[in-house]
Amino acid sequence: MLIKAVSNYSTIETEAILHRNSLFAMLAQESTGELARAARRVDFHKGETVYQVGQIAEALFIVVAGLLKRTSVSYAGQERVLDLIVPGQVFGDTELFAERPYSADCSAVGSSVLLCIAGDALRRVVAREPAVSARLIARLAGRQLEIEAELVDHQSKSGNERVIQFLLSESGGIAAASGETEIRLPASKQLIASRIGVTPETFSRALRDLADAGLIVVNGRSVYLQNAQLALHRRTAGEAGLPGSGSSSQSYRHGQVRGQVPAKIISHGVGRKPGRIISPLAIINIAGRQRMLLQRMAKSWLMLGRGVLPRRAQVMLRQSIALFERQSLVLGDCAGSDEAYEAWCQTKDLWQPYKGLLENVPRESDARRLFSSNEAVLMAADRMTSAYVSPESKHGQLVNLAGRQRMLSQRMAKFYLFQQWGIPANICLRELTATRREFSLALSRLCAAAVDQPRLQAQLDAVTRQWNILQRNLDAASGPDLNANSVRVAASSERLVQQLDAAVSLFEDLAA
Amino acid sequence: MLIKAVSNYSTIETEAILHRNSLFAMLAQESTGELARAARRVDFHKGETVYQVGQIAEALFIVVAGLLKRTSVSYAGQERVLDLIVPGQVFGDTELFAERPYSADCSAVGSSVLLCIAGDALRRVVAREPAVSARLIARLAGRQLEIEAELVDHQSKSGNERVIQFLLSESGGIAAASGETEIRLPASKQLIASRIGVTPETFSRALRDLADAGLIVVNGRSVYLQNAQLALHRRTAGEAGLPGSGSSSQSYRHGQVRGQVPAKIISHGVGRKPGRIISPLAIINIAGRQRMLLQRMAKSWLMLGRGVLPRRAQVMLRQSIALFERQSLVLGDCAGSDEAYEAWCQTKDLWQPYKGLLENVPRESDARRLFSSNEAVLMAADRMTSAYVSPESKHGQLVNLAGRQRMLSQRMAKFYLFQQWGIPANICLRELTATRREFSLALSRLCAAAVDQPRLQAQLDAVTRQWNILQRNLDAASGPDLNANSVRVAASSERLVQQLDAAVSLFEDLAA
DNA sequence: CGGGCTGTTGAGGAGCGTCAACCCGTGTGG
DNA sequence: CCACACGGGTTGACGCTCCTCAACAGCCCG
Repeated sequence: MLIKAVSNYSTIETEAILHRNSLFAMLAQESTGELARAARRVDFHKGETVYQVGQIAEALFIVVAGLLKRTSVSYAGQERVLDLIVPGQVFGDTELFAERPYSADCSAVGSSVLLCIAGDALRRVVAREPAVSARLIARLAGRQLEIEAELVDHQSKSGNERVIQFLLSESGGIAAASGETEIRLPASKQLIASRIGVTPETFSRALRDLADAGLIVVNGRSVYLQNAQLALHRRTAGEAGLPGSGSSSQSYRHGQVRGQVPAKIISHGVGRKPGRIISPLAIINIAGRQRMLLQRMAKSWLMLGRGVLPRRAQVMLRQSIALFERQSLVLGDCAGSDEAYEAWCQTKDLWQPYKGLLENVPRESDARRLFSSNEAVLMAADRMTSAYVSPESKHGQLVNLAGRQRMLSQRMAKFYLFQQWGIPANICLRELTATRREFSLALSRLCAAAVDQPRLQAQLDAVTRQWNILQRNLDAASGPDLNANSVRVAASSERLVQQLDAAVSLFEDLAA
Repeated sequence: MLIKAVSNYSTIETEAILHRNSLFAMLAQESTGELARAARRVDFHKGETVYQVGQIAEALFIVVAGLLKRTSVSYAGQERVLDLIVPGQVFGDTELFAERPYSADCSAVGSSVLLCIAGDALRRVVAREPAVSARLIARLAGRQLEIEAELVDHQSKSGNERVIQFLLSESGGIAAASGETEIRLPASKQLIASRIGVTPETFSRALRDLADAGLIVVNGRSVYLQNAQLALHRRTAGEAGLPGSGSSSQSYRHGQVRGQVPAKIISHGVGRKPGRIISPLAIINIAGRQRMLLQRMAKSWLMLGRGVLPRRAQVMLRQSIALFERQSLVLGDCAGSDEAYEAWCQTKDLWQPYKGLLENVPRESDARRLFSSNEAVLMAADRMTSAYVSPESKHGQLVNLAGRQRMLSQRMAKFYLFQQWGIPANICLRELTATRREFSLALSRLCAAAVDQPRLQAQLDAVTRQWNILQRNLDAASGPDLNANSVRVAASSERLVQQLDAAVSLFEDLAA
């Protein structure tokens, strides 16, 4: 391998590269010199192989520039990327010190420059310098834990979750709770997919799902992480564990331990544990969310019927129903007053026929019946939510108001879709206009209540942005391609409800 | 953790334990003493935890007796076994030297005795003794490669393959090419399943599939590896790679690199690579196998129709068809003479209608048509095989004869099943008797040809054993439970054909 | 301008996990 | 002593996830 034409580095340059690396940072001059003498620069063109399975490891590599991949080829000829290696990283140490032949191939993804250090010299230095040997031990042990974590993740997490995790680790560890973080994928999506352990198709679909859910925005190789959504997502879905002892999730590279990553997109999870104590505000949040779900179900049903993002709609509908019923149980347990309990019962009674309609394959002939059934159960759920709000609680009313906005967002999308399917345009338009006015009014009231709350303000700004987008899409009803606009309305209303849910949580936290 | 009532070892005993371990085998007396002073014995009852996620690692553990598991609990509360730790093994080093909190839980599966060495003392010794530090580095690096291999295996191999691999690694690395190797599972099947990364149900089914395929025999926690079958299996299914550079497959514990493990049970694989050079004897083997597959398809179809091992039958039928068609392509490319080519075309023509019948759901009314279609295409395939045998090749004729036995074995089972389903008993009985006589005669000729070939003789002995079993089952036609005997005939004929396939390969190798 | 490469989308299917029922051997308490 | 529960193991039914295959759109490059 080392038999290649090279334009070598000077000793000075080599030593500088060595010192820049944490493994050799604090090395005696003598040893640095020895390593530098045993090192040489090697250039690799795109696609060239650095080593192959079965070869004997005789050198350590430091990436000076470029990008490399370690891959393993399975019996069927499928190649799996084990590692993407970026400048500054060291590799080859494992096989060198394990004294085993390479079990993977390594090649350059793009033109790359490596510094190769002869194994014998390295072994001498390691044997002589306890500091280096200690660093090496720590490095090997740490890497072992990372790979092990990856192994565990790989079978306990779904593809979508692993994609999220990869993106977060790629962002260097998300910090901000709002705003967006841009990351650029370090390689083609195919390579990344293989690195994560899925097919390119699955990776593509995962990115689409996450984008539909409003967690990210994808533009070519740039991915914009929507921090508020992601934080919410992490919080809501990872509730099962004991606080403070969540299972560690390793990042894909030089990563720290982060919070958990959830099972399902948009599962505003409700802890399953019986007898959990839930704060009054949390109850309002949950009750209010039921209204939203009822609207979202109708929206999903209509999307399915009209072939708008059918894959996504199917999932949304199923998850909405499941979440609604789970939450309903919780609410039944938590009814604090007779009034609340009665409202809960009424909602429950109206829910059954509504659910029945939802489960039929969407047909235009059912649209009217769904319309009225939906309105009926929605009214009941709205009354129920109010019944859970104690009249004297200022915070409670705010949470209710904010929570109601979620419902309105879905309701607008619902009317938009109904208008195209069996319900007279004038009715829909009238309701749509009224709902829009109500939403805008309430939003300004919420903003007013959020002054002097910077995080809340930031979140409401995000809401406003999404709201403007949705409004544009609603206005564009007469565009050339009706269906494309339905997709936009569906997606943006979905993103809006996500932002709103985050906002409601913040209002809920306000009391604490 | 170390705050436990213990009956400690004497210093002498402790030092003996240390010295027995390869990490500390060649350690200066002084250091041994230091470690021994820092060590203490701790006993754990069944189920007791040694450490938990999140705790700080402060000791190294050596297992003196018992069995422990390292497990990781996923967000959903599912526990995955990362490692089963047996006496003599060292653990805890990784977390100790990575200086990270434990990312897994560790507990005793059965009552266990550990020697715990305080981390500080160990770190001092490692810093002072380059020999220990070198061993540790090699150990960590080696383990890292093993885990990485496991990661790769986990997504490139199916559950069944991983089970095979685990069993092989558990046997300490299969050596014998014939006979059987007994292994005892070190823990409950649930734990093993989790260790391999599948559910208990899947593990159970995998063992059953492997047993049905004749690769193993399971009896409680004892598993008997059928070495001949396994060797064959490995050889036939792992053919895709370049010879001598197959991708490494790590064992699950203290394991060496072994040969590849195949994709499918019973895929007497044919390399897909175009332009591969195939020896004349190999061609005869393949052509002869086509006959067998035709009979096996009928057998599977009848099994399906009669509900005999339906799950297994389904797989057999599908795989047989797929293999037949793959092999047919190879044969078409390799037709050496006009005669062979013509025979190939005829077979191909008769194959289509036969395949059509097979793809229908098995019904008794179709049995007759299948019967005759099967006989027709079988005759063609038999002529075709003969056409591939050059008349002057003694070896070629032997391979043909041996290969034909495979077909006969399936043919007998076929007649047995037909007899119960729509075809007059007297026809079936006549054919069955004739086939049995032919099989016995040919077998003795093969045995005669195998004198002075010990491996071949051993294999033919195995064949004879299976043959006797099959004969017993065929005779037991009048037993109380007809269906149970069909199961036995189906299974034992399956095992017989496996043994025969191994024998044919040996005949094929004879020329080399 | 055609051809290759990357990425996306849809349809269909294989594999495996989940749920539920059941069997069996073992321990436990009346 | 039996009744019973319990945990390990097996089996069947069913569905979800992800892979496979195929078609296609956009893009760069010769």
